[in-house]
Amino acid sequence: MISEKTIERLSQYRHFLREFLKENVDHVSSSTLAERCHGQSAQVRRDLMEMGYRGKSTRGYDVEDLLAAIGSYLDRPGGEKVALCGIGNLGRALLTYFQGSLSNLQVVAAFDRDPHKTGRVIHGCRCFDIEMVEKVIAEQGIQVAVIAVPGPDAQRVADRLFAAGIKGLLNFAPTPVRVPPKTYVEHMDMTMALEKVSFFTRQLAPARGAPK
Amino acid sequence: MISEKTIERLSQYRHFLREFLKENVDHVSSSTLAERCHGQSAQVRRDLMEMGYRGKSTRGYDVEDLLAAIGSYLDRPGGEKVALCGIGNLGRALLTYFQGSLSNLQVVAAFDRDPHKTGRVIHGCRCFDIEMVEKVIAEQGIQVAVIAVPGPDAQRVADRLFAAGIKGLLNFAPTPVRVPPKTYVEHMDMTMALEKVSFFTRQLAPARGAPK
DNA sequence: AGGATACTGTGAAAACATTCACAATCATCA
DNA sequence: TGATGATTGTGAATGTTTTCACAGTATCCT
Ligand SMILES: NC(=O)c1ccc[n+]([C@@H]2O[C@H](COP(=O)([O-])OP(=O)(O)OC[C@H]3O[C@@H](n4cnc5c(N)ncnc54)[C@H](O)[C@@H]3O)[C@@H](O)[C@H]2O)c1
Ligand SMILES: NC(=O)c1ccc[n+]([C@@H]2O[C@H](COP(=O)([O-])OP(=O)(O)OC[C@H]3O[C@@H](n4cnc5c(N)ncnc54)[C@H](O)[C@@H]3O)[C@@H](O)[C@H]2O)c1
Repeated sequence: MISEKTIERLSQYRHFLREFLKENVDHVSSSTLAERCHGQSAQVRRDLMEMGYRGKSTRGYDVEDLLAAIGSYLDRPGGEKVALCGIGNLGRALLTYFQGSLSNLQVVAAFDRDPHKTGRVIHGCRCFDIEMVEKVIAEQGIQVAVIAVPGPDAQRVADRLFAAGIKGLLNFAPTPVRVPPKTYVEHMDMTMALEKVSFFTRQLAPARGAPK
Repeated sequence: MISEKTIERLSQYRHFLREFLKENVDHVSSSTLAERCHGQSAQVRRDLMEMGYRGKSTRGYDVEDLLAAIGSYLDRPGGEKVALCGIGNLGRALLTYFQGSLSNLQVVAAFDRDPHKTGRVIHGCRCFDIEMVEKVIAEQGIQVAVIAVPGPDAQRVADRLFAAGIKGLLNFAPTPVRVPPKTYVEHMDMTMALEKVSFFTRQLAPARGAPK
């Protein structure tokens, strides 16, 4: 099984390959790509090897071809339909963000329990009452969801989502959620992220006047 | 040097310890804590060992005492002042979020280049024009910043922040930024996160009718 | 008091991830 | 055409993180 780290880097390589494409660069070497990503060239080569890609040697990788290869490896053919639960401050920001970026991911349905927030169409995404969640997910065959409801509601909403057939979840609530086996969950904890930054900042740059 | 993973988990342990405290649980064993975190008890013990904590044996860890120990290890004494750049959809959501959660982190200044967004005070945080960034950061001695400006502006804003004396950065822009040595940056890439969920969802739960 | 119990702390093993280092490859050019 | 040089693909080495497994220790119970 391929490692999470490799998948993250492939997504990152794609980002930079798109930039290279815009700059009309048609070939990149592993070292050029590594430089942009702040990594090692051997890492780049090994990652591509992991996904079974073989570049034409001596000229580096063909940007367009490699982009296509990463795409066909990472992306669900036909696009990944995503459900969003919680249309509050964060939920609305996420909607704007994901609908704006042209990508393989498309938020096709959003859910909230507040009737003021449902019934509309935001950025091409229909907003439903949370009570519709099972029906809409089944009808559309949605497999991936995002949770942006308050912490205390997160587990309950997650349970409903998995019961409805969701297989993968991106959770923004501060509470980690328990999920059934054979499903995948990613927890984006911004407090943790900022605490980490705060901690390592102190490690690297101790207070003014501190020793060594 | 302590590992990032360990710091992340310590932050997570803290979350659950607070819950235990609310439930009037006064002692937890490494295995109870591990269970909540979906991890191994040996991992918990080793993490606490890493930060130099010794529990009283046989009854597990004293919840209050351990919370205090994690706090004094992770948190900057007196609180960490944070600057936020970009008061758009995401920036405002983040402001609400961080100011709402009682924690050691406090967003004390926000910056934007749009004059409609500056001059106000949002959730106790003053909003300045980006041109004031050097002055405010120096005056307040801010060391940690969050970037929530559009991708194409991220590098420029980051450069200014580091020039102004910032040592740690949490970057929400989709473009990774280059930073000076002896500083720390964490890149929260939500597209990458969702792509990862999409990918592993397919690995674990292949399309209906797919083989095996 | 002494033995049973439940837990920690940690060395050592295992698993995993990264980096090194070099033979193999192929465009290019004299 | 054949030597040159840049670049890949990958086995092996190294480094890091997690897990195992158990000796040691404090508490509880009889
Ligand atoms: N705002 C941020 O920047 C931010 C950052 C990190 C994490 N978070 C987390 O993301 C979540 C949402 O944050 P927010 O700022 O958007 O909060 P919010 O209160 O603005 O929005 C929450 C939304 O969820 C809806 N909701 C509540 N219970 C529901 C349920 N059972 N089913 C469906 N919808 C329900 C509410 O009606 C509301 O619209 C919270 O868990 C928060 O901790 C937010
Ligand atoms: N909205 C989301 O949920 C989301 C999710 C992930 C990542 N992001 C990223 O976060 C960033 C912000 O997203 P957003 O949705 O809030 O965008 P937005 O356009 O709503 O807000 C951007 C803000 O930055 C300000 N700004 C622009 N250039 C600036 C500069 N040089 N100095 C100071 N301020 C400047 C703008 O005036 C605006 O207020 C983007 O990079 C986006 O890709 C957003």
